[in-house]
Amino acid sequence: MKKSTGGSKRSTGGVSRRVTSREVAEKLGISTMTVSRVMNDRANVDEETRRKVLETAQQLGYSPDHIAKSLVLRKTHTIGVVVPEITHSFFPEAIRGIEEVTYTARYHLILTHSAEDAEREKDALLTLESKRVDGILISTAQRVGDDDLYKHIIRLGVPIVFFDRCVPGIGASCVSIDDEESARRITEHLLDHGYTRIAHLSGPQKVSIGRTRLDGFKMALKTRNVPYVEELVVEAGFQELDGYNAMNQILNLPKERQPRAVVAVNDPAAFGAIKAILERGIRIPEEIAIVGFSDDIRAELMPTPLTTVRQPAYEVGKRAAQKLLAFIEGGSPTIEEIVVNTEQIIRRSCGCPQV
Amino acid sequence: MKKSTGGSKRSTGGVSRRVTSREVAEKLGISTMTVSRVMNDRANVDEETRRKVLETAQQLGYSPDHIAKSLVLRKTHTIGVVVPEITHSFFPEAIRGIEEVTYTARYHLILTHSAEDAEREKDALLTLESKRVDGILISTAQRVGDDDLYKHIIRLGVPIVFFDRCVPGIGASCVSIDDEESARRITEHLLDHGYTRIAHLSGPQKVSIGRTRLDGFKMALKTRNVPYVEELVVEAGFQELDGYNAMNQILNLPKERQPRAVVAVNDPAAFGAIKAILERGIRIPEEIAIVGFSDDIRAELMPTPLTTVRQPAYEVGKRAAQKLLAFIEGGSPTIEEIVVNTEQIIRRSCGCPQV
DNA sequence: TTGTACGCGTTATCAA
DNA sequence: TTGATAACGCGTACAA
Repeated sequence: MKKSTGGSKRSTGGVSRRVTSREVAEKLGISTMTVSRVMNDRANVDEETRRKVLETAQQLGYSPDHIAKSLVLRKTHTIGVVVPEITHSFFPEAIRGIEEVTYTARYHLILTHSAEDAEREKDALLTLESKRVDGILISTAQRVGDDDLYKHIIRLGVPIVFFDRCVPGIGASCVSIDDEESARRITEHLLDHGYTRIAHLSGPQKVSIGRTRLDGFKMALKTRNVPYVEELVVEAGFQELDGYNAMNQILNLPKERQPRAVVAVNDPAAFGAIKAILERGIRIPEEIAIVGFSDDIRAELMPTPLTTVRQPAYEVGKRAAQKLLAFIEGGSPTIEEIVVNTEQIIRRSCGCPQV
Repeated sequence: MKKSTGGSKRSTGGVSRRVTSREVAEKLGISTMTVSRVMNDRANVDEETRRKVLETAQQLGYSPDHIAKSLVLRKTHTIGVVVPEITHSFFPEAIRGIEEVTYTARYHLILTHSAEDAEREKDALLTLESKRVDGILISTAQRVGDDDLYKHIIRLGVPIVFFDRCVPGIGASCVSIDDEESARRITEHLLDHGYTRIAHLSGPQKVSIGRTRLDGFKMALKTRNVPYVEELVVEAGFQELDGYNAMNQILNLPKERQPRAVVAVNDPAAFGAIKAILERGIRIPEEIAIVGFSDDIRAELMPTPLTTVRQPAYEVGKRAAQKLLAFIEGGSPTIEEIVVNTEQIIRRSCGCPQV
């Protein structure tokens, strides 16, 4: 004798309780297993029963509880996403790419953002793990914590795919753009148009793209046999203010030691640098040429449109999501470093003839 | 006699199984309840046992399974977010506002985007419900489906708070900007500076902001006793191309029936309109003045900087999240329509003296 | 302070 | 084709 299993009493103050498979089953005088089989489109169930189950499920408003399902199946159909920033146009675009892939594969996204903070990133990662996400897509924060956490999570069986900002040598796949190559090419572009004294506003050296872009810059100098000048390379950051400050530091050099061109780590930094340059009444590109990186939506609209490198953010997100799903579904454990090609956008700020 | 409860066998090919409270308990020769109590910071547990539990939990790498927890507590600590678009700068900002609030309250976000598609929105809503989210924040898609789904979900006990785009008379709270008021004020601003023949590129009338902004436009004309001219109001959309097409339609009118000023439903539409205007060699603002709505990041950088209305997206997201959490946590069931104030940004495109 | 029994809603397994 | 039973990992309610 089952006493008050919830029964037909349903007066929680206007809020109707959720319907379970048991209620559907009881109403039809069958077992929950049959209901389960119908809801999951199993083959071995009588057509007539299937019809009846579907009908009463509809009628009662039954829909399977994903939480209970996840508990028993050990699968949440959910992917955790960790981004360092959400306003910067790169990430919304990348997320859209991720979303497009996961949507068609019927996975959901738990979005977290670390605000460039290592502690917050750690927290996000830990909770995602506790929520039993099937996998994680992450673009790491600037101040990297220890790699141990990533390793730990991977060891727990949660696949991780890095995107945009990678952590090397950790046994995880990564989708990024050809940072070093792109930085090298844009620098060579300047060198090939006669500039030799070139400055670089670099990103933080703790972050992979900060390092690789600097490497590309150096590489370009080397291939063209131009000496590397210490004082012309300033470690800035990714924000406008960082570029502004770094540029001012360079502009404080004596006139004859100032650069004729500048390679900024990204467009916001370039915008800051432009501000610093214009404030001193220096003309762009006649006196100082400048190039950025990212093709920010504003780059084209600057008084002197900015030459830059377009990053296919959507593509990066898409590829990362695809790689992760391949891990989850297929179990294809090939670790790859996928590189997505960039595109040079030549505008007026570099003072080179435009194509 | 428990046979093979998992025991100490742990060789799933390099992937270590997840640790449960039972394993922690067994190792210490206590019950899982005590472990549970410790993990939830209950008072009634001996200091010494607490210490030991914490220690071995740490050592074994135990962390409570949120899925199992959710199942028994009927609470997921997760909020579903549905946005129609993710690239448009308004939403990333709003999401950041939401994130800020939910992060401190220790809630997680499941992000879905409807891509302005009613079917996809329905799908998202249904899955969020199945995932047992504690509440939903939604900005509805353009082609609204039936309100019944919203009602159904609310009846199921999942609180919904609408933001930016609302659905009236459904018994749910809503956070938006004072759309009508703002549209009225920016139109009056034009009227007060001598423009009388003013066009409006409206949003889709199916969407609330499309309607309210048109209403504000009409209201302004009324208060200033300026006649409403049918042919100067064209239903466009929210994208640049929509504005471009709508503006061209207006510019095809005979010279003497053309407007002296244009109120666009948002900045992208204004950008499109500007393109159409400039293509015909018409000068802004000397021959046609134009104002937008949203303060897109590009507005300031246009050849003729765009006068517009700044929407506090971050604030909208924040308030919406706060309202939803109030529902979830406090159970405060006061339905409110919260209105966040906008700010007029007067630039050159309206041809009015700037403050 | 600690432990036992049971239930949360579902599915896998094996038997009917 | 269908059903009974036992998990999944945890917390509530009660008893010790």
